[in-house]
Amino acid sequence: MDLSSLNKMQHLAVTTTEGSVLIIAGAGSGKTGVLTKRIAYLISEKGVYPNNILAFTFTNKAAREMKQRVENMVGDYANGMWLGTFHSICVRILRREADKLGYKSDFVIYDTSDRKVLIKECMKELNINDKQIPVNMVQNLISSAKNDLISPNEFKDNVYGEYPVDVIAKIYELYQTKIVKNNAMDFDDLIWNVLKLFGEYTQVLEYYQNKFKYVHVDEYQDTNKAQYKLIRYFALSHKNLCVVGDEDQSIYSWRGADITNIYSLEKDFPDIKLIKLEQNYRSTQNILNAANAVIEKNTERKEKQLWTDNGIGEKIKYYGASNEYKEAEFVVGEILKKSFKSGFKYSDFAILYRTNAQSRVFEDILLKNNIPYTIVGGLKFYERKEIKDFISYMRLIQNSVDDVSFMRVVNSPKRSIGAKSLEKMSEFGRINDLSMFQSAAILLESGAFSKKASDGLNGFLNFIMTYSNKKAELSAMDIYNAIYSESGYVDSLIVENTIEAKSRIENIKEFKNVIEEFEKSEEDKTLENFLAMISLKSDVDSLTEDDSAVVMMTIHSAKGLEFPVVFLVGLEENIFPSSMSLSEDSEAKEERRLCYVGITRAEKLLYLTNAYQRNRFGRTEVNSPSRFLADIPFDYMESITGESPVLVKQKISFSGEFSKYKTDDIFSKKDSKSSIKRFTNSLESSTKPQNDNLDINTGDKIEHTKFGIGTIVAYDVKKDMITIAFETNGIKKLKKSLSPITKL
DNA sequence: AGAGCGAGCGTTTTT
DNA sequence: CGCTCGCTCT
Repeated sequence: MDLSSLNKMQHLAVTTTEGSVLIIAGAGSGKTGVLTKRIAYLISEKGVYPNNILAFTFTNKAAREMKQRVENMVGDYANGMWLGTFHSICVRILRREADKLGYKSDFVIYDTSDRKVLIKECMKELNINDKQIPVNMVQNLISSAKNDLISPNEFKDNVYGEYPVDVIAKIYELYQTKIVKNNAMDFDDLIWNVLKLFGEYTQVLEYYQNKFKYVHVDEYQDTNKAQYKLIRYFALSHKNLCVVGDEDQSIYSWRGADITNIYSLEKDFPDIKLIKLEQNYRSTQNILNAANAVIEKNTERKEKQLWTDNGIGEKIKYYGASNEYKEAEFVVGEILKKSFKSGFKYSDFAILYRTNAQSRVFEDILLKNNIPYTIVGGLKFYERKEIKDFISYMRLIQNSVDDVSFMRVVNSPKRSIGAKSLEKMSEFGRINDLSMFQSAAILLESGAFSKKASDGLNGFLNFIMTYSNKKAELSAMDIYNAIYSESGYVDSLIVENTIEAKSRIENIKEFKNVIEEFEKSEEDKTLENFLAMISLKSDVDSLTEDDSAVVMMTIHSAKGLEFPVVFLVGLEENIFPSSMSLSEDSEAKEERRLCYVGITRAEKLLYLTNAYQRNRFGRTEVNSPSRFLADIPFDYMESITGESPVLVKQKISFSGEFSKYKTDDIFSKKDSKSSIKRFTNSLESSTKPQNDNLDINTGDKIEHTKFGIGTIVAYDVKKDMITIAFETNGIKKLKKSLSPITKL
């Protein structure tokens, strides 16, 4: 095998096959190539059987590409290796072993919205008001508990903020009972259940330990505790483990990713060899300088300097727009110019932003200019109502005890089955420990429903039952066709005959193409496999390389990708870094890493933009240029307008009693109870801001020209801005002030 | 049972 | 602003 294209460190990483290896790979250092060549090397030079090789990737797309590249090097023979995301590998194992865990092998996978529905149901059953305890919070707590391997029982002993732990533990417990009863697993369960399997069945564990003699993990910095334990199980007996990661690119801590996994590794695998890849092959020196300048501000990181011999390259282009439309017009203008003059294809351009909502304006302007584009993520195709409904029909046919799906489609299209009837079914099911489907069938026999409801329900149950019985002989496409023509769903849309209904039908037809694609590319054409595939599909998975279209996505989604020209947009305080992140971590460490990831996606040209004003939540917001802009020395940049990023620097300096001061230049986020609460909580847990010139205390009176006199309940001072939560006549308001507060 | 309307809330990021 | 939820009326 020809390894001459590799540098010294890369060569070492490829050929150190025995024992454990930690590869610290900077952005653009060719780690994917190294990982691929390493696997190919194992097969062709070391004679390792492909089915003894396991590799975890971050996305299915990465897995697919890696597999392809290995096959190109060593032939189709490589097909036997197991290469996929943690989730898809776990599903593969769980299908075989489901019965050992009290599941049937045709279990379905719940996504975040299904999980939410089920949690709501649990809370309703436990008589817990979702006004007091928000469902989203419960959801996050349960998910992080699962990622930290904390069971419902253990949950009570853990402190999770100031929330009523015992109540949440109860919800968690009921949720877990229900999800098992529904023969369903959520994303976290997929990992958890494999751990359980390995913990309880030594022979199963030994089988897999024995099978996978070489284990690889890509994007290691973004693994969580549960995933680490899984890696450990797989690799601890033979210790042939190769992990690749970069602490500077750790951007998923909010999903449970745990950077200390790197240190656990050194404990569990004491002989681990460290290999650093610091030469960058992707970007110009200017781009790397900017990236280094941004990431350097993070303390507590291991020193690492990316370098390249790609040459200095063009300076980074900076543009400060007056608002988000001007920002988008500038970006699109540059795309037009560059694609005409410099020979870039549309697909060479990527627009990267912090939040999905930012894509709208760009979409607008691109559309106006007839430039083709693709958006990754955002309003996902599979999350559209009609598609979710179709999927629910499919799931119910696959697994009739799935109550969440049952509830979703039993009266859609309208079958005159209302709240009363549903209540009867779920009550009956609860008492007799039956699924909604079973309950419905029994109650129907005994004539528990009105004539209209009975007729509707009868047709529905028969339809599901007919195809449920035949599912083994039918493909995913057969089932789709059945739902299309026999469930009455599409018929009712045709009757509706509105523009909206028509577009729904269009989407349903589009969904057929998805199934067609699936049947073309997959060997296993069953409904079961189709459902698993779409649940575990990530947004970037559907991104194709040769599409001649500008690509738009969040920076999170762009991880692992690269583009000749990158526009990093919306570089404003409160947007990027996000205001949400600032309340948890005032230094915005993870946001900084995210910025680093964004910058290092660029190969040749990098544009940085901000808007001084933008509309959000239907209101005009004014935000200073992002601190990240200020961190990049201007030597590496050039400004399109000639102006450098203007920090809105208006120092708040006053002393004395606060009640003597007033301000009228206060603009606000909309007053939301939860945002005030979150804000107040975060301030209570952090240290009070220090500012010599400032003498603010909670309890102080403040006068505002619009809102009158109020009492400060919380405040925070950033370098150019003061945020105050204050109460007027019992109403709490959250306000921000840019201009100095003046004497009364 | 289901349509229709107003209130209130939210947005980080996703397998 | 736009979506979801819950209430009310038919």
